[in-house]
Amino acid sequence: MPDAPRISDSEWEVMKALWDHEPMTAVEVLARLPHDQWKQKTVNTFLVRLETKGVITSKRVGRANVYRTFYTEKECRRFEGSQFLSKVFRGQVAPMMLHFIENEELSESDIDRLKKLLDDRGGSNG
Amino acid sequence: MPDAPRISDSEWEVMKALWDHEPMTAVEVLARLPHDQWKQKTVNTFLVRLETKGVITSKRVGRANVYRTFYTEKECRRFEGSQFLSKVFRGQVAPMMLHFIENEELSESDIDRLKKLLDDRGGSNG
DNA sequence: GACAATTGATTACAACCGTAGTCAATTCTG
DNA sequence: CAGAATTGACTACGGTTGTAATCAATTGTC
Repeated sequence: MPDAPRISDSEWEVMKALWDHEPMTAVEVLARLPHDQWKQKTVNTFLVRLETKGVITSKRVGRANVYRTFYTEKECRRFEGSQFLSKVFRGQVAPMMLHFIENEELSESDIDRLKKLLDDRGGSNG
Repeated sequence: MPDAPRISDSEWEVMKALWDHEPMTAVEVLARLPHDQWKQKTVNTFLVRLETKGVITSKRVGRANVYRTFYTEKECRRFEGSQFLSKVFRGQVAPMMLHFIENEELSESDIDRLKKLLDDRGGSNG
């Protein structure tokens, strides 16, 4: 997996819409975004920029461009995640995990799932 | 804790230096940053911007400005963390935790510590 | 006291970001 | 076919970010 380029906040919204339902035209992408917060032209601009960045590709079909992602959501999460980790938590995974455990809502079943995962990952306090 | 304003990548580096050793002058801040990557004037610019944003404060002492953070690292992490969570993982904590467990290095003792934390947090698979 | 060194204040400037508007070509519609 | 609707291409524009340089005031140094 090559490194994905930097994707801005708003670009991420567009990407998530695309990942959920590829491929799509610009009009279809808009339809899958919160309608009151996005204008068609704005969506268009972001699609163009994302293609310029090489994060998505397009193909002309009839009169419309049909867009498709080039990187998977997983790849982008990997990139963005490690950036976040080093920027905000100085690269220290455990303190970061601790932070989220303390600050975010985790259901009982979330907790159980995570514990199972950690078991598979090793450690002695199973 | 009021919401901290947006802090950019480079601004975060300056903030981390400051949190580690408050208060400091601009010259002292530079001394605590990777020397080959930062110029004095650049550090100065960021300090001014951070103060404008209200993230740090300054006080003239002699001929130099002495800077001090206004928000704690914890507060800023909270803010940045929830932004990241909603942007990259659509607000879903468990998948995000899973991602980091799968993608980042966790030592045996990290894993043990996290499991203990999850135990305190509830769940049945202790 | 004149000149050099220090250090903040102001200014610069290109790339990226959010948010569209305008222009122009294509395609329905009647 | 003429006008309307669709839709991409190009253009716009102020704010943020990264990266400093210049200007100017203050303070040591000889």
